[in-house]
Amino acid sequence: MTIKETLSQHLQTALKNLLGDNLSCACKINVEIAQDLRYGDYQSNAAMVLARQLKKNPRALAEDILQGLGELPEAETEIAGPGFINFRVRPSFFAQTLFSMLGDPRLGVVATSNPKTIIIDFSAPNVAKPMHVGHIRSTIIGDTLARIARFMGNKVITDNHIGDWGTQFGMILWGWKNKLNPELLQKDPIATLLEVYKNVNTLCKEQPSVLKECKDELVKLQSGDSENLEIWKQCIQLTKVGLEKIYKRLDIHFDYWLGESFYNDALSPLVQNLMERGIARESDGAICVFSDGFHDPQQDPFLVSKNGQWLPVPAIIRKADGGFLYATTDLATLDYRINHFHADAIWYVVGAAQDKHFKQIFDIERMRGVTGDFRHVAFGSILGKDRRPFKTRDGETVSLQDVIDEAIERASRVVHEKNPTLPEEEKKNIAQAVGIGAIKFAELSQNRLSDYIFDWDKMLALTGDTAPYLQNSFVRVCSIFRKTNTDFESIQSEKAPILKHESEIQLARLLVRFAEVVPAILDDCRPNLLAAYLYDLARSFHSFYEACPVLRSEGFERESRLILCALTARVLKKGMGLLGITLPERM
RNA sequence: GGCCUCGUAGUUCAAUGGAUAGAACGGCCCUCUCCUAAAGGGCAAAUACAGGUUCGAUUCCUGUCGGGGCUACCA
Repeated sequence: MTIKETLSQHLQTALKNLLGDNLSCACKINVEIAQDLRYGDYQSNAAMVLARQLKKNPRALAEDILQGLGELPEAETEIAGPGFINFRVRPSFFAQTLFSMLGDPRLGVVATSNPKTIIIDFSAPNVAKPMHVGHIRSTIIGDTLARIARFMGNKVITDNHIGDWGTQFGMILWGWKNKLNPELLQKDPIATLLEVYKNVNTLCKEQPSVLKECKDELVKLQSGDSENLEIWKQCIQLTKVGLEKIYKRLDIHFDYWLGESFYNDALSPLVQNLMERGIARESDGAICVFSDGFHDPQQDPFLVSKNGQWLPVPAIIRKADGGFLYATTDLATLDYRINHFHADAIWYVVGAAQDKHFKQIFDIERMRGVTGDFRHVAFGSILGKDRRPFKTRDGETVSLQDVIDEAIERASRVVHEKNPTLPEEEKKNIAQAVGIGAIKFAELSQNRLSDYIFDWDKMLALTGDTAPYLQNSFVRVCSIFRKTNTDFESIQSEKAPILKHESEIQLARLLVRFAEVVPAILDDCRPNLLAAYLYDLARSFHSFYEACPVLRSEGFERESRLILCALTARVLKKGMGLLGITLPERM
């Protein structure tokens, strides 16, 4: 049980004794982490909430509750402000909690009592196009959520739903046959395919005849022409190899790569089925799903208001020309995930601009009677300095590859400057961990819904609220253990540490909080809670490190401090691992 | 036009309806004979505007202004 739960239980008991059956309103009452140490470690607004409902004076009610609580072994209590009940946890109880963390490989984090099968759909780049900065958010957030959900005891399946089917293949096929340089293709397949695509795209705008030929190539592909299918497969293969290189550098793994094309055969029957069930119908030649007024118009993703009138804006699942769309594939994909993987939950890590699309998809599933924990884990856009969607000066986007290279390059320069004597191989590894860590942490420390301004210096910063700051705190702990000839994993103790110095208590306060922070992340899919927590922890550790010598202290004080160090190292390692960030032992 | 979303120090970002709104960068002061100074300790600096609900509002509601997105055959 976490400290929060312990205190909460005390409070519930006291309230029950005080109010008896009159406690129906108590469901909203809880104990929260106090936002300011002046008010103790935890606080409850129980008295203020109840006072309103019982029409009593909040402070007087708080007095009664305090009476009922009596003297707690875990914390001192007091009433403050308009009627807050504040809990100041006793150092001895922090120490006791640390002691139990020391013997727990999960560091106090209790796995969920209700494990689910969760499919996480993220990254999803297109074939024949390199990943650009825009893919950073989905890729990194999705990976972190997968790691956290797994740690919480769920069965997690990661699926890279790549864009391997679509109208762009008409141009790629034509280009492959007419404009391809095989040598360049060998060297850098994805970049070459992109170049081909762009050339053909421009050509099509100038010469309508080329556009026509591209469309013909697409039709041939869709009708199963063996030559075009072969080229298409090669494109996918080449793209996958290129993508895998980047994922490997980022330490990101997918259980499946079920792209759009995987669902081709399911699309036609799906549309058929939706029509038979009366969920979809024909409109202007296209097959569409309308909500038919099931909803409040304000909330209805199938309606849009024009000049004060609500007009239907359906989800189109088959075009007038017979082609299928994004929505069709997504419905088929959702079916497959439910039927084949028996998913309880499907989380889509996709930009906020597609909010309406997912509302429609989820609503259609509801109309079909399919239920589950379906979430659109949306994130904001990456903007340029002008607050417009991000592009470089010449209108290109920045490739993810370039961002990674630049990050490692910058980190490498700092490693050489700070620690020139390390072996070359180790310097290389450190630069890799620091550079990629910086990118990931910059992404994960922000609220995913906020737009952010792309800035090389900010994304790749190596000081301040960044991955290297956290990595450095780990390096400092490791350095201590190197000198004791032990390691932080094996430290155990016969008894609880003793905490005296304020910075020891502060460090303990944060260490025990790990068990409270991790389970809360998945409520709203907000990894930035973990990033913020880890930064606070690292900060406390640095303060502690400056204020409390470990190796030069003696007796049980030394042992207590070593316990604090060991737990800091373990929490950092586990926590940063959940964010997908590597911690070097020296830097 | 309508709908969604955002607006917080000079800048970039935080803040489950809680108390004196946190950080980082930049600026100005300190601290390495001491476990890695990629560090620590200080100072100055912000909730777009106007109402409302509430014991209490950056957070919820309404309106105004401003940015971004979406608004039937792209994904």
